[in-house]
Amino acid sequence: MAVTLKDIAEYLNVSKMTVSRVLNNRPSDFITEATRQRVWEAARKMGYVPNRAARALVTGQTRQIAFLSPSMGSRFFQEVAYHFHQLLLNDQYEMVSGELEPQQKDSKHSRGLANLGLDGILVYGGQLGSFIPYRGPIVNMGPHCSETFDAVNVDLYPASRQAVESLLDSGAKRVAHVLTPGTQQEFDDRYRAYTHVLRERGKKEEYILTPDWSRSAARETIQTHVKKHGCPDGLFCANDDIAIGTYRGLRDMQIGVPDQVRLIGCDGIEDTQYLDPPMSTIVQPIQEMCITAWDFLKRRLKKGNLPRQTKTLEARLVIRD
Amino acid sequence: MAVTLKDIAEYLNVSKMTVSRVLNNRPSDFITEATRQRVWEAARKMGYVPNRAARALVTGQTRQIAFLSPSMGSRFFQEVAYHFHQLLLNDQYEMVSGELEPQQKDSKHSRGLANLGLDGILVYGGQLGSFIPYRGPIVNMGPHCSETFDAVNVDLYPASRQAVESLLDSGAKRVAHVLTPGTQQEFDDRYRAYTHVLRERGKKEEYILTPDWSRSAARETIQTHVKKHGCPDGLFCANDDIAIGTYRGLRDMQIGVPDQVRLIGCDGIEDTQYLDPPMSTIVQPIQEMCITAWDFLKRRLKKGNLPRQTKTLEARLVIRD
DNA sequence: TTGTAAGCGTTATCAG
DNA sequence: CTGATAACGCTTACAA
Repeated sequence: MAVTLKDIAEYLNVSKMTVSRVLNNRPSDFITEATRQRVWEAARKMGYVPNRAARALVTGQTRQIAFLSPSMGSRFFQEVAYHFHQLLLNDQYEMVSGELEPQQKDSKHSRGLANLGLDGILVYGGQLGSFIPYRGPIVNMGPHCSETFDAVNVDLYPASRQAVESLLDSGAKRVAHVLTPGTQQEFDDRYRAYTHVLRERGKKEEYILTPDWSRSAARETIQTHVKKHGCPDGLFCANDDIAIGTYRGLRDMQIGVPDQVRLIGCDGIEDTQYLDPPMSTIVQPIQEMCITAWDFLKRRLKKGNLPRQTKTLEARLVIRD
Repeated sequence: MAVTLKDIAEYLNVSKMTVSRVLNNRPSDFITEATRQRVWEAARKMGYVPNRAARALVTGQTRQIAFLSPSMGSRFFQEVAYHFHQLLLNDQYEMVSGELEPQQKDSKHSRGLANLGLDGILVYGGQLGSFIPYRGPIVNMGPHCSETFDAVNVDLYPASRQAVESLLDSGAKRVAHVLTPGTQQEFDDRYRAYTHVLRERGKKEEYILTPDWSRSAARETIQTHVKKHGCPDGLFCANDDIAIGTYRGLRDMQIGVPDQVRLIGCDGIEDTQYLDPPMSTIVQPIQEMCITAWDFLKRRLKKGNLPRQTKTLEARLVIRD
């Protein structure tokens, strides 16, 4: 069916190797200009496309990198994925996307990974790396990264403290934390910062739990909560999707944001800038994180026995209202 | 380095084939329960992972599907990608994402495609299929699909007409169309509908052109336009990202939406529901489109010489303010 | 029920 | 500068 090196070779009465050499165009291979021309011409005319599987089999490289995150439905991870996509394409790599939750060790999603022919993995989500059945290079990103892999940490603690303090300082009497309960709550920078600040100031903690990370869930949850317990005047949300859902839920009830309730999100997704008024949030250095992570991975791809590479980036609070 | 079938075979004193048979677990292969156990056990213990390249080389299948769109930075395409991602994973396929613009025939992005070892391609963007240097099955989606490939068309014309008519009917005297100029403007349902309705009603057309599809560009463009030419009281935007950027630009100038300017977008991305007030838009049947497209592709994967499959879906106007 | 042999399309290696 | 040959790890087809 498809045209192979052999086809071209036979057509031109040369060996497969000659064709391979011309097409791969390496500086170390010397070919007569005449045959070079003939081969290129024939390849073009016959519509030759290299077979990646065959190449991968012999070289051991696929030029594919996976980007894994807890959920590709989250706007934040989509933005991260987009940045990686650009970076990878620039270096002639392809991106394969996947989801991976700690609970789903044996789910379809992570099971697929075992089969993956990948040159490396970029994974967002602290400690998530440990669940990947993969022996190649892995770079972990996010808060509280794995301690075995290369890692680009993002420290959300200082900005989270500032966020909560800012709510209190601007006069809020009742500041709640809206979050989706997870397994590693006690390690979560945002959760810890919220708890610490409230205790330090002798305030009562108030947690509003959404069933999942979706906007719609947050929208419903806040309304139920307000009906039952009245409305806090400051809300620190665990991420921007939750913040946006909460915002909408409050507006559904004719509650003014930010005049009656001040709201702060986390992650810094583009959407926060386009709300009216723009939403305050903790902006993660997405671009820097992606560039660094890809850099780490590329280095390790070149030289496997490098010492562990790590870097910690700071997120910053951006107040917009 | 990695464990192969041969390693397991030698360890157990059986042939590679026996191991392969056990691991592939096909109903047509009969294996003694004893050896089956031994093989599974050894494979698990030795950490066997099948080499996809080798398998792909012999079977001719990679179990990878590409999703291509004009821009992975657009929220709409990210939503489409997300839906496909779920569908593909469910069927044990992986998704590779790529961008493809008609102008960039020879860019890095599309060049990469020529090398792709893919079982099939899902591509959003009318006529975009024609630019893909790929011989395998392709399903095209969106308005004005290719006429050679399987296609899931989305008809935006009726809803676009309704949108423009709704703006005029609600009293707008000056309705403009905000868009990014492209090559196929005259085939664009939204553009055509806008033009037709305005001419029919004897109104003057007004086009506001953004330099690209980003929100930030729309935000700046609308402000410049309003300063120069005053403000229309109705805006039909070519997509939701542009609508959202425009919304923000108007709010920057203290212009009320929807009281001073009514705004209608297109695509139906999630964000439109979370603005205040929620934004009117033309909702595309994303999920149905994805399911249908993947269905078409799966069918063709099974049987290559099927007659051309097509379906046309309707978008619907959703007025929210 | 299990084994043997061949080959998928490339690239690496060494010889000419 | 070019060619022959042997892998790479797996599956298909056929034999035992």
